[in-house]
Amino acid sequence: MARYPRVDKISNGKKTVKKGAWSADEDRKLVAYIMRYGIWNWTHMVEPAGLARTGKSCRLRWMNYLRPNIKHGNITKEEEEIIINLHRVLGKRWATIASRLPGRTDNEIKNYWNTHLKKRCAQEKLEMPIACDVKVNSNPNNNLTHQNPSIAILHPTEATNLGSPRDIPVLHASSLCPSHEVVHDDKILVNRWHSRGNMMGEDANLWEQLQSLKDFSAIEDLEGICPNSGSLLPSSECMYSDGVYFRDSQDDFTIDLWGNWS
DNA sequence: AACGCAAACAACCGCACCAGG
DNA sequence: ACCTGGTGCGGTTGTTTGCGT
Repeated sequence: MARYPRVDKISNGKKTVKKGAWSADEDRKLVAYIMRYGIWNWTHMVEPAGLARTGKSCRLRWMNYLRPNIKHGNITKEEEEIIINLHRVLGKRWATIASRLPGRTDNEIKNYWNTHLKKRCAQEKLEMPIACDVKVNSNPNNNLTHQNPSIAILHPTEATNLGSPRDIPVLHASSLCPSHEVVHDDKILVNRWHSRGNMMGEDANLWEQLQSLKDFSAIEDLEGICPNSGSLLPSSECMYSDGVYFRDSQDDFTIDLWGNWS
């Protein structure tokens, strides 16, 4: 499985840097050093630790394997579901996904996705149409109608007249982002807003979801919103999966499913 | 038993971001 | 304002193992 026997040595001109699989002795040295002195500088701690590795390599080994509380072993069914759900929304943000799974590393999740889940999800996507209940309101005369659970998408012509983000009702604010919400299994998923007006990562995933919906009638409006309204909102990062969390980079506010600010 | 292919996954690489000088 | 070094992240590679033929 792993690259155990390849222990070649490559000279970088100054000193010999070891690459390839880590030996038990190297692991022991790294752990012992960190336990004693802590992590202060990956590049400079290599030599006193007695390792012939790059700082980067040491960091990777520590983060992915030696760090305390790392879970080794099979990904559980529950973890698998979390990965799939978060990937659906977040895309390939492995580090963010890993942060929701205590003891798992981004590398592990990435590998697991690539080897186990990617094909499976692609297959399931082909076989099963998305069955979430999504309604879209793009009527310019009815722009603030939001019935939970549903999607409210503001018409672009309304977007510029709403003033500061604080004045905008939460669910519309996120629609304005310019972004979109998808209600799935009674949860509202909100993607982060596009600063570049194009679809990337999780945005592309949601975009695909939206496109596959039978009753999605306002896709062109959504498209129209994207490039325009970035200036209306603060730099924001939305969190997902168990409700709507809307994070303002300046004030750090949160909004629950019912639109309450806190 | 031998071979070939695919799966698994640790490790490497390149890039982007950020802080400090 | 620019440069440099450190760090983190996502993509990719390299090697072993398992399984089918």
